[in-house]
Amino acid sequence: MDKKIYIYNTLSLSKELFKPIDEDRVLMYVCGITAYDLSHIGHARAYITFDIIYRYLMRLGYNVIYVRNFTDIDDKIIKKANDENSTVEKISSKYIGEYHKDMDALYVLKPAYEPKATETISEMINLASGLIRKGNAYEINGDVFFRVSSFKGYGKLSHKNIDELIAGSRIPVNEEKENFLDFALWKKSKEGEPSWDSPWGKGRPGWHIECSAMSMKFLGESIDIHGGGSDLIFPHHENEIAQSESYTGRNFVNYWIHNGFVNINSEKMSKSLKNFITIRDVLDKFHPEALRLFFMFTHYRSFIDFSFEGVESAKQSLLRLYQAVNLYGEFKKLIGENRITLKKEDFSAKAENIENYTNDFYNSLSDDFNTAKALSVIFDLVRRTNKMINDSIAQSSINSEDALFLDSAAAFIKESLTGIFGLLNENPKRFIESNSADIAADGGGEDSISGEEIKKLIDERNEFRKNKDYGSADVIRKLLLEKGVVLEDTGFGTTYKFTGTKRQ
RNA sequence: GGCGGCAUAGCCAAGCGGUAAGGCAGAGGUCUGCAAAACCUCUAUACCUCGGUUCAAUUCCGAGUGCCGCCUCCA
Repeated sequence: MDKKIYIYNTLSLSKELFKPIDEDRVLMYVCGITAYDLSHIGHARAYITFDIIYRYLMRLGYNVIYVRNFTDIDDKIIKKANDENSTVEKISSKYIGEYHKDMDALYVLKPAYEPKATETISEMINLASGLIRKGNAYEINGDVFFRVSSFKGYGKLSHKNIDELIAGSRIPVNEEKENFLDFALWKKSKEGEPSWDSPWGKGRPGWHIECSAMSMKFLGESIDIHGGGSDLIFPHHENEIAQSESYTGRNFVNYWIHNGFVNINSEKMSKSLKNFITIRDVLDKFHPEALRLFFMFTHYRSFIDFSFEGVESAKQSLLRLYQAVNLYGEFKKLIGENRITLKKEDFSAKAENIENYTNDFYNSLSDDFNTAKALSVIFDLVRRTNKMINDSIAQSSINSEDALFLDSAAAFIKESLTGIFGLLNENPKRFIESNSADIAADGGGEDSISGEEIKKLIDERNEFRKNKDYGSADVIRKLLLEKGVVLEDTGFGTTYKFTGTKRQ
């Protein structure tokens, strides 16, 4: 497999050939959540994006060391703890637990390390002390600030000019700081706040310092990939670069990857706008894989407009994928029962080559993780295999080349969708049964008739059908439909479902 | 005010110098006693507008219009 991949680097605003520091190893750090509330779909997009990047790099054979942190000490957590008469520790551990539940539900793989800021305090103090020693930071009454003017690369990630930032500033300048751009590495604690001893008295860490400390602790001074939502570019990541590179004198990160935002009605989702949707809100109504697929249909760097209709559309697509896997299973069964004969001597003039598809698929993902394009390759393949299978069922035979192609196609679809995209984790039959398209209709439903009654009527109807008394059979079909029950005659017997909106 | 992004069929969305992937929805068909489900086929004289460069532009350049984001905590 060709390992040559291109990644869009926020630092250069262009795609670059990816070259890890160590040939076979990738050091990756992704900014995690501040644990003070349920995670929203913006978090879901970010962590699903990096989950796919993680899975794909591993698929290419890299040993990926993935670190994703938790911010468990911060103003918002303190406020929540005060509001709820609780403690910072209780609040943060509660929401870290909820976050893990969400990530597990979404099939997001666990990183190798999930450090918490509060477990890295001494490393942060060391960093801040070192920066003061080097003249990159200064202390004022127990607060420690980073001196932005001491780092000449400031603004290289967000492509901002320091002078313009100052000129455009509408932020009231903190009188204590030398410069309004200077940011806190360490904050003096107020009464009743959690605090740690430091050379500057009791206090707690500033936000930006934690990621530098945790990244260095687990991955070293220079790493390959650092990622997060595009809102983190400034000031968070810009500040991380400033403090890390000032401290080590080395390049902090080679590739900066940022995912686009989730919007609601074309506007940024945010708490102040009250257009906030949690991961739970979506999983109440849809299968987690539908959400994953919804995100994958759009390139990770574009903003994405969230809507339940969009997830519904993705769910239908997901169903198509499951149907294809199921159809292949049925086909193999027919082969096993000799109901389709394998014609060994037959060779088709233009045998399909699975590599045409796999190459397109890998090339798409290697071009800045273009999941939308890679998916189109999968759907093309699905159409091709569906047709091949249906044709062979119709003819009760298949030539050995096509059969071989089907086997490799099925294996490829399964391994790429499950292994790289984190889809098709369910048993196909069960998924299809519980997700069949709903019939929109008013009235009826589970309250109007019992399962026993329905089964009795189905038996009666099938008796009529056996005797070819279709008129009476249809009377029962109609009767049940009025009660909101739809009958479906399948090869395995008659099944039923309720009309109205069923939620999966 | 400064910086940046986006504008492709009914909807979503790839592509980005050589004449428009894919998904959803819709329409036809196969199958079925009828139906449903499934599957197959079809569905953009051309990619916001106006100029320019080019043999050739949706794709590059310029101007304009519209939407959005960052410059403050935020995935």
